[in-house]
Amino acid sequence: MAANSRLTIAVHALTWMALSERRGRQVLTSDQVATSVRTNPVVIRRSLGDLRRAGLVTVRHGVGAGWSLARPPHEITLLDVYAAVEPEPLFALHHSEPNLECPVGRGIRPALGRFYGDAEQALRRQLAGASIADVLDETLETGHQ
Amino acid sequence: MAANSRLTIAVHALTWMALSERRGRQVLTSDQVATSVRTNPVVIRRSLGDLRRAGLVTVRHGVGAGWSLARPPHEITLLDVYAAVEPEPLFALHHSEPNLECPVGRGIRPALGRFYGDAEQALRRQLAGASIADVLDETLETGHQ
DNA sequence: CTTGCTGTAACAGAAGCTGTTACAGCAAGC
DNA sequence: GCTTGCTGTAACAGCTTCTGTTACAGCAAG
Repeated sequence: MAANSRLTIAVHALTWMALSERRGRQVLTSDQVATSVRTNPVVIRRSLGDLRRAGLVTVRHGVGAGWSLARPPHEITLLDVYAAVEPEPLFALHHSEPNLECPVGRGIRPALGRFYGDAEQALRRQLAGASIADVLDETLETGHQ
Repeated sequence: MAANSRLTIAVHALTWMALSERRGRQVLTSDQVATSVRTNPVVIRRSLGDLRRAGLVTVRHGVGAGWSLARPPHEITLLDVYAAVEPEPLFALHHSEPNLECPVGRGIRPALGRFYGDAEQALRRQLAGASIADVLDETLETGHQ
């Protein structure tokens, strides 16, 4: 359990919402999503809260409350989801500042920052190439067997 | 401290070793590396141990012991280092298996595995394009100011 | 045999994630 | 207006990981 599964939870929720929408049910409660993901409703509400703040889903309060997609599934990319639930950079620099009397210690942080930025950018470009609609199609193809 | 700094520690160590080598000192102790990184020598030994298992550095025991690069710096890519110190996949799937009675729960794991694999591949391709020699050059350029 | 470093175990403190309980807030509809 | 059902969020426990640290056995050069 080294890596975290936040992206997985969020994508699962959105994919399930996309399928429900296709079937005519526009609004899902956190309880219904939690049943599919098999976790606690609060975990889902936390995740959908991130997605709401990013403008990917909308929420209705009161009786008949629940969540809906804010955009059609093919307009929600995995990068949108990643950016919404993973605010931290992929690689961390040193916890404590390295020795500035060493030439390497002096220059390595900005240098690494640039290499890390390029690497993360490559990841983001790839994530931007797939949408929730793609995940749903691929999921149904596998699940039908 | 969400992300971990293992890649940073390892690259810093290798970069410092590359500079020392260029200056004629072939062997460095974990204590000397730790002074530049400003951490405990055991942390360095753990990191260099990973790199040794991956064949990127060699170690000498006994009196006059220490570490050396196993290859010239331009032949050690950031992907080599990443692979050596980060065995875990970038994104985790669900902790507990999702609900298999739901079409999404049934197919989403293999589907996500494929999308995650593609994303990680993009990251690795980018990391493979830079070497320790590149990091050293960039570091010295910044540090000279 | 001395010496200096590696290799590794063991442990503490801090932090993050997941899962859970609890409860206030909100709005639709009777 | 009141009931009802859901959201939003705080608080907490258990688990895991990471960093930093101490301690000590093992190894090889001289």
